[in-house]
Amino acid sequence: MTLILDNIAKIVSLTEAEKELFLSKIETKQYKAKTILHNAGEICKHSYFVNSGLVRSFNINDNIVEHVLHFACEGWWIGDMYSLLSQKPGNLFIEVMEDAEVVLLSKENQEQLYFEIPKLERFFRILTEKSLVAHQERLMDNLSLSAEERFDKFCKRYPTLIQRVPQKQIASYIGVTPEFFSKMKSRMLRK
Amino acid sequence: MTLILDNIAKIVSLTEAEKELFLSKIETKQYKAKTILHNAGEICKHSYFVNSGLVRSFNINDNIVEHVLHFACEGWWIGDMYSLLSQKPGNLFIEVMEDAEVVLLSKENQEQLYFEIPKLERFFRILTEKSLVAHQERLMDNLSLSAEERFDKFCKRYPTLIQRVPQKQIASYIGVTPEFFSKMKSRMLRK
DNA sequence: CAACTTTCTTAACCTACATTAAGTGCCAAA
DNA sequence: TTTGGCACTTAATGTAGGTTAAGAAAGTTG
Repeated sequence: MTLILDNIAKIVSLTEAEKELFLSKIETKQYKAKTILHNAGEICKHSYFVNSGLVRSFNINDNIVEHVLHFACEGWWIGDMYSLLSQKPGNLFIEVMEDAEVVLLSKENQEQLYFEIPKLERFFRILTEKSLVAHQERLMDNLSLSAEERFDKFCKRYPTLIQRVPQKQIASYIGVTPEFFSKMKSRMLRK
Repeated sequence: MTLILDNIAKIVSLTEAEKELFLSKIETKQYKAKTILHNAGEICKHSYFVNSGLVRSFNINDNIVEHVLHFACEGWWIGDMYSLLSQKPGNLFIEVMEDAEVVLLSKENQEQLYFEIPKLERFFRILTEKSLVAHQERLMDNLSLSAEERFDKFCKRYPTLIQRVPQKQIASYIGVTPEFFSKMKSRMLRK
């Protein structure tokens, strides 16, 4: 349970009292693999922090094709930012991939915490900034790199995920079909 | 000069004293078209807010191809978030496309303001959240939509830019070559 | 205004990746 | 033990979009 406090401590330092208050606002739950934490079309009420296990967010376009936006394993946050912030129905699904322990922080509690502990507003500002930078880089990579180069980057950035995530999901994350990914992988191995 | 205060007022409300303090921390400059505000390889010192004119950020990959990350016209913020936050050399260029009046906010002043006016930390948190949501959507669009659909979305989202931005830059923004864009456009007109 | 540069277009040809389809191997439920 | 589902592979064929090259428009500068 200290994982989330450690995560915060990397960016801002809370007093014991503040830690207590923060802990009183969150909720920890266990989920089996394949549980859907949030459905497209619904309004997202929580931010999720992964204590253990593996979670992903993805959308499904008209052609019934899934596209993975994000993987989150131990120590990562995940959610449907659009829906959470706008309180409108989003188009992301959030699904547990491996049995997981997840911390839930409701939108109301999160906003209360901004008032009660301004340092947490700083924490989430910085978290969001880092996420934005990562998304900008991924966007530029999608515009300028080949599938092979995007896969290389993925391997370097998320070495632990490669063993854990089914390769069709990695294919989806980097933006190719599972068939092409398979072919590409064997082509890369041959070198 | 009230444009930037209006921009802030849409999200948080400042007292007159706070407005004064904020204004004392920024600097307004005029730039001619084609001026480079920030070079790839350098450390970014400022956030930029566009009062008038038009500014873009882009990178250049190994093959000497430009990719536009962002356009900013009146009332928009622009910068190299990666370089600004990490204080390391980035790989974005920021260039004035039409003669512009730009507000500069240095990183130091921005961070001072977070302490002096916590509401501004809230303002930038929310600004960053909105930007993140927009980037997530653009990323998913790049993964799942055709060039034609991406162009449609661009037209709906930035109707005023279409007249102002050379079409090769729009092509770059949506991720196709100028030649293909030209072909696609005439194909779309024929319908 | 001419001379130059940059943007846009057109067209022939090329390739990275998608689609469709069939087949393999694995493992979990019945 | 079978059966069915799911992840992965292979291969033939299709296509969105890239590349190259050349000329036409349009904008910029002296």
